[in-house]
Amino acid sequence: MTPKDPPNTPKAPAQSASISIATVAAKAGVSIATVSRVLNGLSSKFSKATQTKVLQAVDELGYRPTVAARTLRSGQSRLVALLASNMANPSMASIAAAAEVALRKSGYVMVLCDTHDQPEQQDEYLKEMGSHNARAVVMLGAVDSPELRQLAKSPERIVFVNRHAPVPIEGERFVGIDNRQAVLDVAQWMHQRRQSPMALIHGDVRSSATRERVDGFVAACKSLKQALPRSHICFTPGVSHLDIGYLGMKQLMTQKTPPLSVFCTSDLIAYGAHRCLHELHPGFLHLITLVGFDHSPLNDWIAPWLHGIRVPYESYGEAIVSALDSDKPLNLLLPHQWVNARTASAL
Amino acid sequence: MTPKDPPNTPKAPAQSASISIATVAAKAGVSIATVSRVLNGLSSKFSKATQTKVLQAVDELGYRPTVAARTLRSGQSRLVALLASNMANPSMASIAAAAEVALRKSGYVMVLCDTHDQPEQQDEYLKEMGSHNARAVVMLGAVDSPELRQLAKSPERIVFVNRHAPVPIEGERFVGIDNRQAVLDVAQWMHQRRQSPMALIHGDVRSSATRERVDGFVAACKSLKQALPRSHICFTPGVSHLDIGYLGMKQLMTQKTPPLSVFCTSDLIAYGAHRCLHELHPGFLHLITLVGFDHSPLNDWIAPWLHGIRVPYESYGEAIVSALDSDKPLNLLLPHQWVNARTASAL
DNA sequence: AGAAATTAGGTAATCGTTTTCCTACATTCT
DNA sequence: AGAATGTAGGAAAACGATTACCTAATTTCT
Repeated sequence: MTPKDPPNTPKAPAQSASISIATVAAKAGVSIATVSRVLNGLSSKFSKATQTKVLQAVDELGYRPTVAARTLRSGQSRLVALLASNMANPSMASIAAAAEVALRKSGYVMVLCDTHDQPEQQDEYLKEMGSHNARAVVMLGAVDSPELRQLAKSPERIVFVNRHAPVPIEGERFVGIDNRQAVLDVAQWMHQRRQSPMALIHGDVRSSATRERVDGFVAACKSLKQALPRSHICFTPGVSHLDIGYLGMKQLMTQKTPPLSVFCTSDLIAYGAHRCLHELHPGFLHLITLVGFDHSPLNDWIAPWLHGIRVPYESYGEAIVSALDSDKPLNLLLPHQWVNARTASAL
Repeated sequence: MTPKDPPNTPKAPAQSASISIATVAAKAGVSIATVSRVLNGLSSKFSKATQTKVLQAVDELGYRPTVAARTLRSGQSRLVALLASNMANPSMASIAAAAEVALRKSGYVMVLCDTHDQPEQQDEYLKEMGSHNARAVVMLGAVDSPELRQLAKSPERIVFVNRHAPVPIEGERFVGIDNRQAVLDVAQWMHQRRQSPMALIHGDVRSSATRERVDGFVAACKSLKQALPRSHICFTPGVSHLDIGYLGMKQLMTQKTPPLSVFCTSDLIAYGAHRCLHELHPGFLHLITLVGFDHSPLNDWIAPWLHGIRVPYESYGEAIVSALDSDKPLNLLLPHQWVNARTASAL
């Protein structure tokens, strides 16, 4: 059969020459169709004996189906794209890492795309994923764009994470947390500690998550009869979260009554705020309570002075996969948690 | 031609029904082959006029080639897999982010894979990428494994980043920094500041990068006639870098002569060391100089007390792409930089 | 026992490209 | 002028799977 087979190739799955389903079929003594059926579990289409033969041939040859052929024929690939609006944000990286593990476990392959929050880039990626027949896209901070609206007609192929769809989509699959409840927890905690006056530094409210946090926090303060004057609500457009925090805090410290506790809608903002105090008002460092939002595991190590809401990023992976596999609309809110700072003072 | 075309579809690239190269060919009044040739720039195979016709048809129809078909036929895809040993490490996340941007710019699509430093997972991913006809894999912390050895026969399809191939590969493409020189810089800086005794906390030396840093630092100390006793070199196997730092520093503080400056082979280790001092020996916080390695942009904000070597992660992306496109072996060493802590004391 | 239904598996069409042959015409060389 | 070369483009064969359709042989139903 194989005249020039090198002698010392006892059982190594060589794969040298392209080994296709036809090779397997020949080796197992069945037709190509049968091999395909066995591999795809189309039972009641083959006998137990055939199955064994085929599986053994597959095993011995180390055969793996060519993805391109399968995709071409079936019109469906196992690719899932994660479109993140900003990979420099550690919380996005956490989600990406968690998603990768969970997706892989379910047999998907994750493509990572950084849209930099720009509609054009997002569209470019959405088109690219279309021509890849991607199973779905996971939008980690979606912005409005033509392709997204187009794709929204198949809501089962999109999962929105943290930030809701920029334009209402019926049948939306969503994974996130209960921002309203979380900021209520924050406000209540601050209220109990009687650390007035309070302040708020927030990010761009074009993100639904930020909007929920801001609105929720303002509403919570009102219902607690806790003063939160307009001058104590800061946002600087057009810069990174770190800068937003820094500039926000700087601005707050110019007020006649500087706040004693500051809620930042993200950890990065809190880092920035802390840095500002550190550089410009070191005396206030242990007087002002900073509350963040995210609480990445790293916080315990490098920002132990930070209180805040812990978002369970590690469980986002599984959640995303269930949203993906769900055949009906889904609004998956994962449990958040209040976390106290590990050190008493803002050292 | 199109009898039931909805009236209000003036120029929208509908894409509704599957629009293939045949559609374009028909619209342009040429054969399928010609369209393909125009799209792939096989010039001297078509006239300028034909090109215009085809391109216009492509544009009007919003046509994009089906990736699966192209891959199947040509046996080459534009997929590039980034196999990272640990995505929880912020420096890996930085590289991944930079790689994604650069790869995309060159028309590649990046698949992200977290191997968790385990050979089995790495092999699983390598096999998977094989069946995807991936253009290449970028190994961000490779471990030895059968599939890797197999793939090493095509060195042009692997790029090793930071950590060299676990087994020598002729024709290796490598992207990293000059660890030897970097740690020499560190040792000299420490030496000049006369902050003896010195100490070293390092990670697992199975990583070539860590090995180079450890060996280089020890050698540099020796050549500077700077004492670095065995008891001042710490490593705790089997835990995260953060824990390595914490435990290492804890151990160092039990010595009769605790060090005054400590070199940590990664920022995470330095974070851990700092945390240990913070919790157990706060009085020493401003006495002991900590030197890290990586210097992520976040350091300026949340670890301004940390000196160290700045690795130019943002330029890794371009470097990886050139390594990928290089037709000969490559050892690309990017310029590192010494960075002083932004705050005088280890506050 | 004969009809109907189920099981097992083969044949061949199909997915949308790329690419190898061809052919036909126009140019340049001898 | 005839041969050689180059240019432009069409027809059709791959690439490697999935799956609709078909045929036999078995089992189950009436």
